Amino acid sequence: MTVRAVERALDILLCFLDRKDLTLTEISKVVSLNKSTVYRLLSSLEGKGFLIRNQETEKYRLGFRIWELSANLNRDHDPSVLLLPELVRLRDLVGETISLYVRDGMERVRIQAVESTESIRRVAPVGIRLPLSVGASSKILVAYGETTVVDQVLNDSGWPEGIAKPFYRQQIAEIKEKGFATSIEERETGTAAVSVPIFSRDKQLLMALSVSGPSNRLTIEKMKENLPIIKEAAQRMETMLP
Amino acid sequence: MTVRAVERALDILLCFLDRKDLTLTEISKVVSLNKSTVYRLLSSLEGKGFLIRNQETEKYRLGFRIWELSANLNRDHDPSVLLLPELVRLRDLVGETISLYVRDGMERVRIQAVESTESIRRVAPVGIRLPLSVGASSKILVAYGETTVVDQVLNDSGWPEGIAKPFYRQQIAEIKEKGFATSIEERETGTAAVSVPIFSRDKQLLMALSVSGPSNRLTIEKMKENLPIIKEAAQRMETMLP
DNA sequence: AAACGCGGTTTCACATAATGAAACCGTGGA
DNA sequence: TCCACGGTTTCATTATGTGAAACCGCGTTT
Repeated sequence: MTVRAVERALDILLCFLDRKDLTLTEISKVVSLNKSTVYRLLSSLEGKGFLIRNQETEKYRLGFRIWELSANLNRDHDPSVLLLPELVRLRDLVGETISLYVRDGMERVRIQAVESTESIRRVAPVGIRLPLSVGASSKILVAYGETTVVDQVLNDSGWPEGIAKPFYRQQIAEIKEKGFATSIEERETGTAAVSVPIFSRDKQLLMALSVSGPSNRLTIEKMKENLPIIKEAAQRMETMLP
Repeated sequence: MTVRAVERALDILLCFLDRKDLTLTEISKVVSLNKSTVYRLLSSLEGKGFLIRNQETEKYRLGFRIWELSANLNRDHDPSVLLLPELVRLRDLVGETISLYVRDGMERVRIQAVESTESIRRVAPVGIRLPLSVGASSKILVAYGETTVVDQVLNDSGWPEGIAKPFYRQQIAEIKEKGFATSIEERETGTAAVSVPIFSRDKQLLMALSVSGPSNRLTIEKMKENLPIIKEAAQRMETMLP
């Protein structure tokens, strides 16, 4: 009813969801296929421009056709457009700034934001890149990302010295269990945040939904009070994505 | 050496480079394959999230996985990032505003801009959508797009009444022959522009490179004087893309 | 210098997956 | 009621896709 070879090739493309460069052998292990099979599938993907191969490093990465295709669907499928009404609805309910973050390597990127109805000092612009080591949404992106992300973050050269790594690991485990993360003045003095994950239909982490505000207003009590509303909004957003 | 079924499936994906919604029968014709073959290939693409099918209209469109993959490569492959240095270099050479446009249906979208070093009145922001019926870059996107685009533009409900269709067809044919398009005060009073195409490695039109400025400064003579520089910059940009 | 290990590439025999023709089904129009 | 069309399923056929094995090049170890 379907075509097995095609599904194998697509599985290869999906290896690149959160990794930029992969060798033939790495791909072979990820998709559990014979390396000669993978070799031929890669040749087909490369020939049509969906992957490119770096001649020197022999690593593959996503090709230009992916961008070209995405340029066509961006307006209709971009979560920062699709989810905006729900972000506004949530902002009106909780009164603070609402943001969406995705992970890109060892950074998180703010892809959408709706600002608080209350007075605020300053909001970082959409498109900003922040380290993955601090902040509530960073913790969500680490906790629910691939299991290797924790180690990568801890080994990253940008790891802040004031945070004990074993403590961090424990935090991440607890966050995964609780389903949300908080931060109080971790990234910026006087600022607090609470964040929850947003998943795809096949339970892969897509992004982090974050509510942030001044720490004198967004207290732990206020976060707990609003947590059900935030989690419900995240679930609604999951249904709004294709 | 490669896998035929995979290449067929990728050909199906490439049907969506400039069309949003397609039926099984349309796809079958475009890729010249048996409809039962196409049916199974579509099932595989849909199953992995690369295409979605509208239950009511029975049309297929690109799925969420394309966006997810592109989110990974956007920073490294997005032309509006990659080509920025060359846009700045060209701006410094010709002194006027430089823009990149892509076609999206019956509109063109400005995906990048570097503003003039001279005084200017106002520049439309990146992301703006303009009709495909007027402007130099519109003509480039029509002339070098798929052959059906001319008819689509002419049949579009937004066609301006003051432009004779046979004259427009002749203009488009001439532009394709000359390799550039000009416009003087077509979209906005007092503004002129010259535009050239940027192609992919396999000679598909990717986008239009445009130089624009006030019509008293950017005269026909000035355009012709700068045309070799603009064409050379477009060729350099083609080599800067993956 | 020789042997070894590893990643990438090619070969080849084999089994089955992919294919396309034909039939079927549902729907809308004449 | 009949017909045309698009989508879906069936089935016989064979060409394709596969994986084991071998080969190649390169760097490392002995």
